[in-house]
Amino acid sequence: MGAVDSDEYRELVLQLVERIPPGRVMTYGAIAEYLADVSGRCSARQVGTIMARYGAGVPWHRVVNSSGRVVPGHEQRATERLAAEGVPLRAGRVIIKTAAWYPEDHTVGG
DNA sequence: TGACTGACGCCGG
DNA sequence: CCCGGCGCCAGTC
Repeated sequence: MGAVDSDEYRELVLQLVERIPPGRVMTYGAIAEYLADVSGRCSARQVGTIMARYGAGVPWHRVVNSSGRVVPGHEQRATERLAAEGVPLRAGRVIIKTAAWYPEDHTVGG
């Protein structure tokens, strides 16, 4: 499949975030990069916007920026949950090199 | 149309 | 490590 509609792209993002296993995290950029492979698009900003608007129903706390910063406006919440899952933290930030996760499949449906 | 706005990312100071 | 600037893209005014 090539390009997707915004609505579908939104679903792809949410579905991928749901697949992030506990104790692991993904960056906005990594999500965009992965989806670029399956949908032909790439934009960390778009991922951030989608998470801000529709991320309430998924493990949003497992999504952080490339610096390991947790979701702004929910630092307490996110850090709390991440710590409970065993995500390595350093000064309130996620240690990406250790906690970063990336899907091994090349399909999303499943 | 064109300007403004973000749950981003990389670089330089 | 923090801050500012620029590029990026889709949505909104």
